[in-house]
Amino acid sequence: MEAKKKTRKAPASLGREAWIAAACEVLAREGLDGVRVEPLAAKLGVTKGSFYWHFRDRAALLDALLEDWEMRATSSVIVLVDASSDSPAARLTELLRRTTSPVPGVPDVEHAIRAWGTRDPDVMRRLAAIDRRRERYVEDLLVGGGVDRSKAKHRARALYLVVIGEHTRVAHGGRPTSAATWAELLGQMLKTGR
Amino acid sequence: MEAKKKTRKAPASLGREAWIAAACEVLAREGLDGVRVEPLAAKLGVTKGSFYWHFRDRAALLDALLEDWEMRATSSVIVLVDASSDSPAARLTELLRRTTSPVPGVPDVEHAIRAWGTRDPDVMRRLAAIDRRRERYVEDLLVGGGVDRSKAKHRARALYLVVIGEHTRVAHGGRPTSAATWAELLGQMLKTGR
DNA sequence: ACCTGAACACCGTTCAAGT
DNA sequence: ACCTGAACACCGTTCAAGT
Repeated sequence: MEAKKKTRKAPASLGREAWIAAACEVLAREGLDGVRVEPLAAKLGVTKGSFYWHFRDRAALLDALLEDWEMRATSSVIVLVDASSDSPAARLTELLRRTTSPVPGVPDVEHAIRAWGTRDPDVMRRLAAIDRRRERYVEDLLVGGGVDRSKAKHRARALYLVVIGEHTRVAHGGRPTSAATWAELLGQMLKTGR
Repeated sequence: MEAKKKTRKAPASLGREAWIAAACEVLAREGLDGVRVEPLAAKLGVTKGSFYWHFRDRAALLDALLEDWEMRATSSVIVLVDASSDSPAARLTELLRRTTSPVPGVPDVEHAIRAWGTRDPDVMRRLAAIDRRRERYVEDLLVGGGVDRSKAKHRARALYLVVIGEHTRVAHGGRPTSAATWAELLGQMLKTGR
């Protein structure tokens, strides 16, 4: 029983993650206003009282939601894409795939969070920082692919806007853009000087 | 009794105005979150049910609050200042007096509304439009006073910022700036080319 | 460590009924 | 025209008590 010490942490935090996961789903489906403690508890089959063991209050849950999304949709993606290949072109392809094709079982909160930012200046600021970070990453990949810096800046912006647009479209019920379109676009973006 | 027809409208809308006035006070003292239907009703000595005769819902009250403030603190002021004198310099003095010395019985919601704008992009947009309108008015007065347009733009901006700063200071408990300081400032601002 | 149950506080909204 | 009273719905938060 002394040996268990090392693996103790997981079960303790499982509850917290379950709340976050459930909140994510609701956030994606109903937006920020749907994320309330009582309905969430009902959804999870527990009492709302239990919520307060994991979080100080509702605001703490919303904060965790944002944190979780930043990690999953930005930090992790960058690490995974970097590890996926050594070729910048291949990395860009992988990045586009990871950020535009929905991951089964993981709700896409991107659009809901942008809407949230519209109503909450703090969230807006945080979003802006994340946007800069992502755009910069794309820019560096383009430069790695042979595009010169000044061109890369514009293309990174364009590429990033396209991805945001795709999320918005899909959130509004549009059909996902085909892989062929993405490939074609990437080809354009990686064209070097001559 | 037929003669009364003309004066009928006032009593009918008195109720509505009372709600707005009460809401204004609370807004100035406690900020947006203090403006709730139930406490407001208690304050007015009526049931909260009666609120819904005058307003569709809480949002409608907040809207009316903004509208009321825009009228009182911008539209009316411009009309009154224009009527106060023919001299641009005198008008500027009057404008500064009207916008910085608190009117007894009328709570200063300016600062609270700016804080509200921080949390609500719609309010923010509306505020920005009002700011432009006010600044433009000051600019035109300066030009009327002999300052050339390009200088006037900068000075109007500066003057307006000073007024906003004054409201913020006073809202935070600072002592009002003296009339002498305002006079001195205005003198500077009205200095012409040579 | 994690959850239940019950209670409390606090509001927004509706509506039939009064005057 | 304006307001009362009562009810309903819906939540956030706390906390002693359980396991």
